[in-house]
Amino acid sequence: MGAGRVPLRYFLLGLLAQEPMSGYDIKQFLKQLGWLIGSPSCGSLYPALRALLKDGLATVDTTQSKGKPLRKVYTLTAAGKQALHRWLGLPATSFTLKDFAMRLLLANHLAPAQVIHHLRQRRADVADHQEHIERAIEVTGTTGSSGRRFALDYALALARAELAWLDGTLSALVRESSRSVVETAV
Amino acid sequence: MGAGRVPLRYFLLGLLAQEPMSGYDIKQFLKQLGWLIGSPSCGSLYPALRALLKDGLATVDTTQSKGKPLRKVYTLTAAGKQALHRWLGLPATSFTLKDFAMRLLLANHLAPAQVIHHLRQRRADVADHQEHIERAIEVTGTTGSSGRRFALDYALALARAELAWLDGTLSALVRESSRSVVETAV
DNA sequence: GCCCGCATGTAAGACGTTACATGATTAC
DNA sequence: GTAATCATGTAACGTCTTACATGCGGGC
Repeated sequence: MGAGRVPLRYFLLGLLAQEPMSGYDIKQFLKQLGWLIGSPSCGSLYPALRALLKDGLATVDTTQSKGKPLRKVYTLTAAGKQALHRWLGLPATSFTLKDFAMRLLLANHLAPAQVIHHLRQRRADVADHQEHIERAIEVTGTTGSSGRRFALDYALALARAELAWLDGTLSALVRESSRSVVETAV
Repeated sequence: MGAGRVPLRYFLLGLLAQEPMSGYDIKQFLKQLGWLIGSPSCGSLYPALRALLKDGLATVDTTQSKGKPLRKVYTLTAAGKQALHRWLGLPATSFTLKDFAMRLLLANHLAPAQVIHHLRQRRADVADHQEHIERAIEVTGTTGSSGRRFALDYALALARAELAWLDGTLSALVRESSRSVVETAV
């Protein structure tokens, strides 16, 4: 696989699981999330959708509204849902920001415990990264180019912000899930 | 060009401008910056270095320390420096996080005014993105999947943090550069 | 004896981007 | 009439990743 990255098709599985969509719908939906994940180009999106079809992970429903171009709405099959859950559930080796964002967006397909698990893993990764940067800053001191200091400072600021968000979200989730456990118990 | 992305070779130009390095050195240096930019794989790094050679943008100096494998230290030529400045100076269409980080790391090759300009441009981009996300959050309200809410919230937190860093850094830079202008005037 | 760090390199393949092509409708 | 939106698709291209190959030296 091209990288440790999430190939588009896995992500599409997740989007289609929310609700059947056409290629165009998917582009609009992602555009509307701005940068975080980014909108795939036609050249990758449409072939990826057809690949799902070919692998039996989705079915199409072509509709032709009057005066509109034809739309091909894709729906996940049982096999598709299975593939999605295989992907979401499994190891999830340290993901990049974009990969993490993709999984986050698909959080509602996971049990709360799994969401918490993913967030904790990301937390550990980011904490690692932060430490790494802090060490690099210590080592550098005032030596090194100004660019290097800028970059390290920038990296540190972003890492800290992400950690703060993760901690806040995690504690909210944990509180919520423990409450629901209590409710269930009562 | 594969994407709006910075191909490795431009970035290498910037790294070699700081000081002559071997491929291995470059990997170590970037690893040490952690995630921000990421360390390129051998398969992209070594060919990219030889491409610089081929284009006359760098020269090699092969050294063989006793008992060590041979090292090929690359040095920029005048043409290489020119190419770097062409790249750094020019339009710089809206860059992704990674592209921006690359340029940031190379900030010391730019005049302070240019650095400020790049930061302002990034600021504008991030502010746009933030607004975009805020609108999306308003529109969604409590509808939409929990994953979507998570992702939007996450995106917003990161955008805010980046804006804060940019504002802080910009004001420091502007203060500094105006002081030096005053000093020059005096 | 084995694995890790140093150090460079190649080949095959995956992935995605740009740019182009098509075509109807709606709004200015 | 000219542009933008809806909507799908193809072809060429570039870039990067993985996995492999090579080889010496030092630490356990």
